[in-house]
Parts: sequence; structure tokens; C-alpha cells
Amino acid sequence: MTGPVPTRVRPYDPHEIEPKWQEVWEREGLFLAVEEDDGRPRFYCLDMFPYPSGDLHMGHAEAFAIGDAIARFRWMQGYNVLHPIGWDAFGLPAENAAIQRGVHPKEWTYRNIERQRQSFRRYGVSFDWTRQFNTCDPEYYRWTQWLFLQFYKAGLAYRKLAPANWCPTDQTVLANEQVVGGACERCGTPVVRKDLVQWFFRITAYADRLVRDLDRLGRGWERAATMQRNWIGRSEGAEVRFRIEETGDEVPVFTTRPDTLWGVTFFAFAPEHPLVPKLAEVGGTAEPVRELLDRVQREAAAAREAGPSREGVALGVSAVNPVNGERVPCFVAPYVLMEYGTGAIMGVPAHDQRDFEFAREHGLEVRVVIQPPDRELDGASMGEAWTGEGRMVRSGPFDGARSPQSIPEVTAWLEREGKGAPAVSYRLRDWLISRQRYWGCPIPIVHCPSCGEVPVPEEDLPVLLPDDVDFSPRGESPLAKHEGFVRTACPRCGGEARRETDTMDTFVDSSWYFLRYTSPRDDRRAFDPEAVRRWMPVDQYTGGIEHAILHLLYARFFTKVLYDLGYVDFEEPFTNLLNQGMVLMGGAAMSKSRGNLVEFADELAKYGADVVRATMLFAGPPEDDVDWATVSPSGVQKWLGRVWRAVHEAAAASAGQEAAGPSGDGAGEGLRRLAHRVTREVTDHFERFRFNLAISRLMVLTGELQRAVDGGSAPGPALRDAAERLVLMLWPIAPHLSEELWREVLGHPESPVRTGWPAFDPRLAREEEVVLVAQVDGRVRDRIMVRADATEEEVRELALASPKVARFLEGRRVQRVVVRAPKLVNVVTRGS
RNA sequence: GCGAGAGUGGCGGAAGCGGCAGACGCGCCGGACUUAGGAUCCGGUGCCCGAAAGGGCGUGGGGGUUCGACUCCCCCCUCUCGCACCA
Repeated sequence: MTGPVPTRVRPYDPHEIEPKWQEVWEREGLFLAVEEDDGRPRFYCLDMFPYPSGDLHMGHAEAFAIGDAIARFRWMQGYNVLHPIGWDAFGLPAENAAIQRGVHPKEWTYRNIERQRQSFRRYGVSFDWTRQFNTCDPEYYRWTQWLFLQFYKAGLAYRKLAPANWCPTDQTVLANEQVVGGACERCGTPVVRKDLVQWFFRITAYADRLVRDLDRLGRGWERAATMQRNWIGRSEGAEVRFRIEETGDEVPVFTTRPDTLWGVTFFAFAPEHPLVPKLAEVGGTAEPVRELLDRVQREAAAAREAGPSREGVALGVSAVNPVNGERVPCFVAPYVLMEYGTGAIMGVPAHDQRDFEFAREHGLEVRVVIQPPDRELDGASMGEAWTGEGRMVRSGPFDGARSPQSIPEVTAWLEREGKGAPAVSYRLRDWLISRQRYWGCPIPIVHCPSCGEVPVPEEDLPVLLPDDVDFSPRGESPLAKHEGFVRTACPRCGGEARRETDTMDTFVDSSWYFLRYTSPRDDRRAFDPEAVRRWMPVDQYTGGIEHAILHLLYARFFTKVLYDLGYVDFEEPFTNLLNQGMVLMGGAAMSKSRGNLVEFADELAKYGADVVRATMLFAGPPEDDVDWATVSPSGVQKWLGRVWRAVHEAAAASAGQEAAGPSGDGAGEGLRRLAHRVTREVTDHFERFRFNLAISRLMVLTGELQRAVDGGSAPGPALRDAAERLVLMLWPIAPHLSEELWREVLGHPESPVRTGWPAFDPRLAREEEVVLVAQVDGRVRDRIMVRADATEEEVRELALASPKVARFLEGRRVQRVVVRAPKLVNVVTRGS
């Protein structure tokens, strides 16, 4: 082809152009969301706000490349976009880092925020900086406290003594959601159980709605919705009351299989069940039961994680089965969990594997009451429990009924007979929000010796977090030792009282921040209902899947509570969700200890913002993980360099001409058609977040533009049209380069966003010619160019006329010809 | 164990619908230009047979539906993620 082109064009240097445009954007106020209705539709584009634990890392580089591409695309499409940023700034890591370095958590946090802020600017993200806030600012957490009080008033915040997950390293309790595989989510230390008085949010009251409304969510929620559904763990069944023969106590159990009630041969309590001490006393088994309890308490979490244990101690009392009056022995068994159901179970060895194992261990009867369709089971010889379907036997009025289809009838019967009732059980526990740590939002409650628990009056908020606190962890809140903080007057009686010293889980802070962005400077309320109505719900939420059952569940819960309290008029905060994958290095998550850490700042210094962004977007679908070791930015870097040259040369070759002018035919017409087709494709890829495909099409357009310039065969208008489209569509991907080429090279005075996303002419975008594939018996034998509007008959004739096809038809009889005009003809010779 | 998702060249990944498998890029091979190239440009690149023309095979494995299967159905294997004694 052509030889080397003398490089008249100055080289592409991101470091020269990027800071320039960042300043221009700021000066022009290009990314400010407009409050007034200016006729444009609104679009709330939200990225999960960062935690300031250092500088931004490669994970942020990916997440915000995606979020910014979406925001900029919507902007160009003419939306009034709200794209805010802030910091999730309270939390344990700040405190731990501060302890290690001897810096105050506040100082450490604000320093990191400033660093991240600078990095975001250097990355050129299109944030509306005027809306920034940090959750550790008193102007923010004042309203977190206010929300707590609303929850409190509504009976949704309460304090109780409960066994809690305690992390011995971090010296604080954790929510269930923060315990991963029995260990602290943050530091990996196995948690232990500790009975403590703690603050909870009554999320279980919303369990049903939180499950139900998962079906109403928009795009991208599928994975997170499934995880939430599992986490909430809704099971339908029945509650059945057993009576303790010796004491007359009524003990309810929850079961999903009331149809197996006739197969009950024992009864078991969780070790922590409140009735256990009394029953052991009555049964004369106090000693062995206490021994078991002590051991369970000691071994706690570790033993439970060790695997299924079928140990247990007989209580020496009997429970009466309400369906048949039979008396069965009672046990205390650690495999029965206090935190699920009622803390007591009916034991049906024949039809529950755990009960089966327990019965074997303790020599209890295995009584079959559901017979499988194909054989006859005998309890004495079974190897495992039968949990499949079958026919009910030895089941009184239900003999012969089909199980599990009979469950609704059995439940109805139980209710009629007054022996039980339909019931729903959830795996979800109430959200434990107390933390015995310093760097968090103080809980606005005062404990008064005479009035008890008293909420701080709203006008006294915020309860300020004092700076001069010894925050080394000692197992109780550091605030407890700050007398100036603790001692206060009771808001009700004025007497001497003490402040609550626990702080709130940071997930409380992040459960409403998206509302605050709509009116971040409002100092009279948490958020302006008008502004919320204008912007909410969030149209597009981007963030990591690791928050599927933490932040995303809590934020949904908060929104529903605020809906019930009349503060918002929608029940779901985030319409569409995009969970981007992780950034790996050599197949593993980056970490300093693993020695595979790639610093964002280094990559930025090496390649510039546009190359890093485009590399992230080109690596694959946003949901997939990106392995930085395998996605070398060099390909993208070369491409942007080619864009630079091609646009420069196209601009020079079309100087003074309009894109709309005549394209001529031949190369000019072909280029113009390609430009329109690529516009159509890229638009579609953007709508579906397929940035990798969008970029691949833009690469093709770049190549063809350069070829047309080199060939000198396309007239100026066609060159200009292709160059302008390319540069406009580049804006969400490599915004700095796009600005430079648009304004400085193509000579437009204003940013590409003012021109907007390019439209395409469907007539030009349509393919004129397509490849007709001619098959014989499903195998490709020839490819023929045909007009895109060729008829079935024409296509058929063309295919049959092909010598290559004819060769394979020799000696065979054509049975049928399948025609899918204009792309495919399949000549079938085999019998069908 | 339960739930969800995924297996395509040496690598990242394409192929809404059943219709040209491997777009685009990396890497690699060859060439051009060069004092030089880890810059740039051009060409090639799934595997096998063949000098070529051409042919055969190919989307984790096995079956099936269909004129036609990466795509739909059944069974199996592997991997990733979430939950994990949930009654």
C-alpha cells in the first residue's frame, strides 16, 4: 500500500492535552446538573461513592471509567445529568490506620479524600463537584442521626440484649452481613458470640417487601436480586405447638414440612433456648445439660464451623405431638439454631437428613410416613432420609394423600384443629448497627437514670463526635471514656444522664447518601422533598457486586421506611444496576502483600487518563473481571494515536468544507455509509454498555478514515463527516482527546457535548450489499455478494448457479432448498 | 449440600433472533522504512493434510431436536461467585 507518511502531525501527547481540558471543563461548568426544568429529561447517574482508605486504585479506575462513559453518553443525548461524588468517610479502616500511624482518623480521612479528589480530577471524571460531601462531616451526619430518630420513633430502631458476632481483633460487634464464612469481613478473624446490649434496625419487618419488590427492579439487578433473595431466605410453612408433658409449657416449632408431623420421634431445643434450664431441672438433667451448654459457649463459632455435629443431651422430659398425642423425648442439640425459626424443632428422622443422623447417633426410631412411589421404605434399614415425594402413611386423616402436594391441606387442617397455623420464616436477622468504635456517627440517645432511654431532641442535633478521644480499641466504645461527651443532661427531666457511646455502622451512612446529593447544602432537613422528586430514583447505579447484600439491601430498606414515613414517594432507590467486575493482576486480586499491586497513579502517569479509561472499557463487558496483566494498554494507546493522526489529516484535507457537503461516489460514498453504520452500531452498543464492542467499531472507522485520507479518493465532506462522528463518539471514552480534536483540530468553538450524540441516516446506515452464503447440506460451499434487497427467487437462482455449489450437487438429488434471503441458501440433498 | 453464572484460537474477547464461528485488539510470523527499533506502516496468523487449488476437523464431554446448533432440550465434567446445620 502506501509508504510511510511523513509525520507532519505533532505526536499525540496525553500529558500535554489532558490537564488543559480539565481546566476548561471546570471553567465552563460543563458538568453541573441543572435544577430548573430546562426541557431536558433528567438522568441520575450514580457511582458507588468511594471509601477514602488511600489513593484511588485500579478498581476505581475501572468503575469510574464505566460510570463516566454512561454519564457522558447521556449528556450527549441531551439529558440533564446528575453525576455526583462524595466520600463514605466514617469507618474502621480509618481508625485502624490512624492507630498504626499515630494520626487522628479525621486528619487521615480528610487527607485521603483530598488525594482521591485530585486523582479524580486528573482522571477527568465528569462530576458535579459543587455537590460533594463526606459522611463524616457534621453537616451530613446530623441528618444520619435525624434519620435514626425517625426510625426510633417508628419503632424501627431498638436496643436489646442479644448474642452478637464479636470480632476480637477489631474489638467490635458486626452485622450478620459483615460475617463471611464465620469470620470478620474486614480482618478475617473468626468471630465469637457475645451477649451484649446492642442497637438494631428492624429490617425483618420489611423482609417480605424486600423480597417481593425484587421482581419490580430494572435492568442489571438479576444477580444481586438472586443473592438478596437467598440472603433473606423466605420459607413458607407452618408453626405447630408442642406441649411439654411435665411442665405444660407450649413450645412452637417452625416447619416447612407439616406433612411429616406423624413421623416425629423426638423433639430438640437450641442450647440457648430460654426454656432449657427449667426443663433440665424438671427432668433431672441439669448437670449434663450445663456441661453441654458450657462447651458450646466456649467453642462457640469455631465448633459450629467445624461441621455437622449430631451431639445432644436428653432433657428427661417429653413433648406431646399435637397431631397424634404421642409423647417423644426432648433433647438439647447444638445443631438446632436459636437464631432461626423458634429455636426448637420437631425431629423427623425418616424425612430430614440432619434428624436422621441425630436419630442414628442416639438410637431413636426412624418412622417412615412418606412412602416413595417406586419402593417401600423401612425405617430400620434406610441409609438416608427420604425427602422426595410420595404417599402419606400412618398419618391419620391424611393416609394415602400425596406429599408434598398435601402440605396446604395439612396446614389448613392444623389451623382448624387449633394445633398450628401457616407461618413464614426468614433467614434475615435484624440489622445490628452498634459499633464499639470511635470513627463513626454517634447514636443520638441519652440514658437517664429516671427517664430511661431518651432520644436527643432534633433541634439539638448533631451530637458531635469529639476530636480529643483516646480511640485505641478496648472492647467498649472509646467514647465511653470521654467524660465531656458522656456526661449530659437528660433532655426530658434535666437530670444528670449519660450519652449512648456506641457509634453507628457505616452502612447506615451510605444507606441514604443518594438522597442527599439531590440537595446537599440543605441545612434544614436531610433532603429537599422537591429535589428528591426531581431526581430520584437513581436511573443508573454502578458499583461492585460485593455490595449486593450489604449496601444494596440496606439502601432498599431505608427507602421503604422513608416511603412509609411519607418522606419519599417511591419504594425502590435504584432503577437500573450495573455491577462491574474486579480488576485483577495475574489472575488474583491486587494486594500489597501479594506483591501484584498496580498503582493507579503510576498507570495514569505512564499512559494518561484517556488510555487507561479506554483500556478498561475495551477489556471486555463491564460485568467481567479485568486482568490488568492480560489487557496491555498498548493496543488502545496505538489506536488513540491513529485517531489523532487520522483526524488531523482528514481535517487538513477537508479544510473549509462542511461535513454535509456532497460525498461523491466510490470511496467517498463508502466512507460516508460506513460512518453512519458505525454510528448506528456504536449507539446500540452504548445503550447496552458494550463499550468493548463500541470501541472495536470505532477502531474500524478509524482505519477506514485513514485509508480514505491516504488514498485521496474521498472528497472533503465525506472525510469531515467521518472524522466528526469519530470524535463525537469518542467523547465518553477518551474525553480529553475528543475535546482537543473537536475544538482545536476540527475548529468547533464548543465542547462535543454541546453538539451532542450524532444521529445517523438509516438509509445510509443500511447495508447495500451482503454476503450470500450458499450451503449444500448445511456446509458452506460458496459466498456471493448480493444486493441487500435481493428477493428469495433471485438469491435461490444465484446460489444454484454457483459452480462451487454445482460441484457438490453432482450425482445427488435436490430434496429441498431452504432460502433465507438475502443471506443464506441451503440446498439439501439428503432425505429428511 | 442449596442458589446463581460461566466454559469459544497462544491471550482478552466477538457472534440479540438457531443461519459465514473467531469481529476488534494483544501476542506471534514475515515484510517496508530505518544507523537503530521495544517507534510507525503493510501483509499473514483456529487446528490438520496439501507446494497450491482444495479438502477435512473444530465453540468442555456425550446424546437429542433441526435443512442448519457456540446458540434450543436432556445427561455429565470443570471453574467462578453467593449462602451454608435455615428445620
